[in-house]
Formats: sequence, C-alpha cells, structure tokens
Amino acid sequence: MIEPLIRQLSHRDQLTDAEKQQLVASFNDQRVVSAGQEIVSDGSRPMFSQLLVSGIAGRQKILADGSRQITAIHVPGDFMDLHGFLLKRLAHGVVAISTCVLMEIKHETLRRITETSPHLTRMLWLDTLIDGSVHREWIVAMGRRSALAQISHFVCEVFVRLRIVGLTKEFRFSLPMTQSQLADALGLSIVHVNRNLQSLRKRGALSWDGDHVEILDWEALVALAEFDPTYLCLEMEPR
Amino acid sequence: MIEPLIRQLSHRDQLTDAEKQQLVASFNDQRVVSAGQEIVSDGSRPMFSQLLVSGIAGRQKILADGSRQITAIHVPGDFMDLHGFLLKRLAHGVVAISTCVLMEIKHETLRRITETSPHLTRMLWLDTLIDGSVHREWIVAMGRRSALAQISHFVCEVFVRLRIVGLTKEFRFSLPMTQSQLADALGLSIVHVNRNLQSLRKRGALSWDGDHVEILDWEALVALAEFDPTYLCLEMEPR
DNA sequence: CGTGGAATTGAGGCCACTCAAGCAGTGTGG
DNA sequence: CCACACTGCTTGAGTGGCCTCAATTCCACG
Repeated sequence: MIEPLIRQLSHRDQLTDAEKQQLVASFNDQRVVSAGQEIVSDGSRPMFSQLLVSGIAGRQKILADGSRQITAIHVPGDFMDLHGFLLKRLAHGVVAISTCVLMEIKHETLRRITETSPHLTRMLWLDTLIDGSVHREWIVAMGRRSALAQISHFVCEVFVRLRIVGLTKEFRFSLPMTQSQLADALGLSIVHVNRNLQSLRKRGALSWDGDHVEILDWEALVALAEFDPTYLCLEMEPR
Repeated sequence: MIEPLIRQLSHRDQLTDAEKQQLVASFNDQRVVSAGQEIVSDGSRPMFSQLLVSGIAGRQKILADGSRQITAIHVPGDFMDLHGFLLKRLAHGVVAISTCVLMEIKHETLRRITETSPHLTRMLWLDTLIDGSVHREWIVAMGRRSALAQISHFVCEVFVRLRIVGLTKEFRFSLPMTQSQLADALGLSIVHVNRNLQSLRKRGALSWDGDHVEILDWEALVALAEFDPTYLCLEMEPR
C-alpha cells in the first residue's frame, strides 16, 4: 500500500529490494479520514509521521480573522508531516481535502532508519527537500505572477506530481478540490479564482468539471505559467 | 568561524564537542563575495554547500519579464544551499544582498557525515526543515496578510533569527537591505513597501534608517503580524 | 560639484477584493 | 415525491489595495 511512496522515491534514485522491504515493514495499518476532517492539529507534537496513500490533503494555517492559507497540497505518496520527526512541534494543521487513506510511521522507527540506513535516510531527507522546493515555487507564484499564471502553474505542478505516481491518463486526472480550497491554496478570493478558471477554459487550455480535470493545451499552460519542472527534482541519479 | 552555525544548532539540541570539532574540520577556507554578486547561479549543480558566516544573502528567482522574487533571506549561520546536497540541481539563484563571508563544505563531506554521524545528520536535516518552515510562513503572509502585517512579520522574523546568533542589541540590529530588495522578498512594489514602512514609523513601531533597524514597539509589531515564533523551532530538545 | 543609487511623493489605473444575489446539483425528511 | 436546505459555482456591481509611471529629494561618493 505504500506503493506510491516507493514510486516517488524510485523516481529520484534506485532503491534496493532490502530498502523497499524495510520501508514496507516500517508502516502501521491504514487509516481512513473523511473529507474536511483534521489529520494533524496545529501546534501538536505527533509521535509519528503520516503518509498519504490515496486522496488529497493539505497543510493549512488559520488566521485570527478566520481566513486560511493552504501552504501545501499532498498527493498519494507524499508525507504530510515527515518534518514533524525533527521539528517536533508543528506550526500548522493538516486537513483531508478529499477522503484520505493514510499510513503511519513512528518517529522511533524513523530514528532507527537514521541510525542504520544512511541511504534511506538521505532519500527521506530528499523528500522533505522537494517539499521545500515546492514551497519556494509557490512563493514565486504568489509574489510575482498574475492570478492566471499562478493558477496555471498550480495545475501544471499537480499534473506532474500525479503523473509520477501514475494517477493521470493522458492529460486527465482527478482532483477533488473545490474552488474555495483552491483559492485558499493560491491566496486568492473564490470569485477571482472562478473568473480566472473561466478564462483558462475560454482559452481552451483547460477543462475542470467537478473532480475531473483535463489539460487541453499543455503548451499554452506551460507558457502562461512559465512552468519549469526542474524544482520537482525529477532526475534519476545517485543521492 | 562557523561559530554562528554552532550557535544555531546548539539552540535546538546539544552538540557534543566531537560533533563541533567534526563540523569545524568539515569546512574549507573563507571566501568573500561583495554585495550584489551572485553566489550560486540558477540551475547549477554545485559540488559543495555554502554557509553564510557574515552578511545577508538571499535566494532568488528571476522571471521572464525581469521581475524577481526573493524566496528566502539568510543571516549568519544559515546554509544557503544545503538542499543542493541531495536535490543536485538548484532551481534558483543565490545572491549576496550585502557583502558576505562564506565557507564551503563539500558534498562528499556531507555524504560522509550521513554515513557515519546519525545525530549530526539529523541536525543538518533539521536545518533544512526550518528552512521549509520559514517558507510556509512566508506563504501565509503573502497569501493572507495585508502588506503592513507582512512587513511586520518579516521584521519580527529577522529580529528573532538574528538574536539567535547574537547579532542584536536590545531591539536593534543591522539589516543592510534596501527597500527594493525588501519589496522583492515580500512580493510587493517598492512604492508600497515605502509607504507601509512609513506607516510603521508613524505608529512608533519601528525605526529603519539605512542599515540600522530598531524595533520600538515589539508588542505592536507582534500583534500586527500575528507573529508566533513556533515555526522557527526554538525549543532545545533531543533530536 | 556632478553622478548615481536609494528613498520619497503624487497621480492615475487596474487587479483582485467584498458584498450580494442567482443558479444548479445533491441529499434529506415529511 | 416534492419542499427544503445546503454546498458549490457563477455573475454583477462597487470598492480599495496595490501597482505603474514619473518626478523630486536626499545622500554618499568620486
């Protein structure tokens, strides 16, 4: 069931069979969380980290005025709070955006990995580094791109990340996210997101109906977003 | 000369003398880069990572229209591209904001640390996790805070980070950054940054003259920014 | 004393926001 | 089986935060 994690890691470097088995043995049973439910609460000190097996989840911060910002979205194969292993206390919440299936790995187990498996440790470290790399790209998009470009960039990113774990067919994929959640991820208002999505549809770049997204003009989307996937660290090489 | 790094790490967990010595022995000679110079170029594959010993540096991305976004700023004791160790190829540039003194650590050396020193490895991993934590906080600020709150938040953060490495006196510190650079870090225009800084001055919250910054009303600044330093991971505990 | 970078100020405009209402699809209970 | 509620999407109208353009001042420096 941790197949998507293996896929993600194997996309960046080869894992030995022993490493794969070690990973498989490290996780506890699956757990299901329904859409909208909190997975990790803001300010908590979890004793384990959680892997997203299926569904879409997000990290979020709620401000005093009730507004919220989603700082990351997670696709299957992503750790949602691997950083909690060393940060100890999380400064944000994690929430299920759609119904999610999760698996847990104890921090105790992670610690043992760092003591005995240097390469696996580096691969886990890498996972959190890619996380940070995505954060930086979001900062660029929020700070210096138009709403239209920002949305395009988001769609490009999600598409590539889903493709790595085999969750796309051609240019189609399922993305169970409302415009309201999208707005919170982009730091925009719902109304503005709605209008820009319409603009993307009118341009024939995109179709987005309910959960079902289809990229109709990849080149156009990439151009609009100035999307360069380098930051997703897709090259396979020894790490 | 890697004193500020030791200070930063020792702020989060105890380092043994052996670990400190190992760190000291891992770095090469110092190097000076003058203000405005590029330290790492976008898209490169460095063979070493660089520690900032003194000065202010930043990661940046330049867009096609010439605008730029600074995605992180670095104070002494920060690694500017430790993530390059495992990401291999960097998707951003690093630039000296003021004159900077740097030290290098070879990736080969970092690799050896991961093979032989689990605790030190975790501490370096932690360093990159804090980096990501700061990114998330910037995303929240950019997406959901007013320009005034965002600037206040930035000042609070820099103050705390400088204090950790002993570069503040009371509420004063040196921050050799122009309003233009500040605007690029916040994703705002120079004019707007200028006006909001004036607003902070008028409120008696802040004085910022050239390099010299003084926080005149910490409580007011914290309130404006909703600043909560949890994300900077300041607690001392076993990691 | 001229030069250039940085800070400041004014004017005008647009992008994105808020408020508000209408519509469509889905689920629920009487 | 239909009224009703609820959630999500859409649209209109008006506002305002932040932007761009442009000019001026200030100051360090050669």
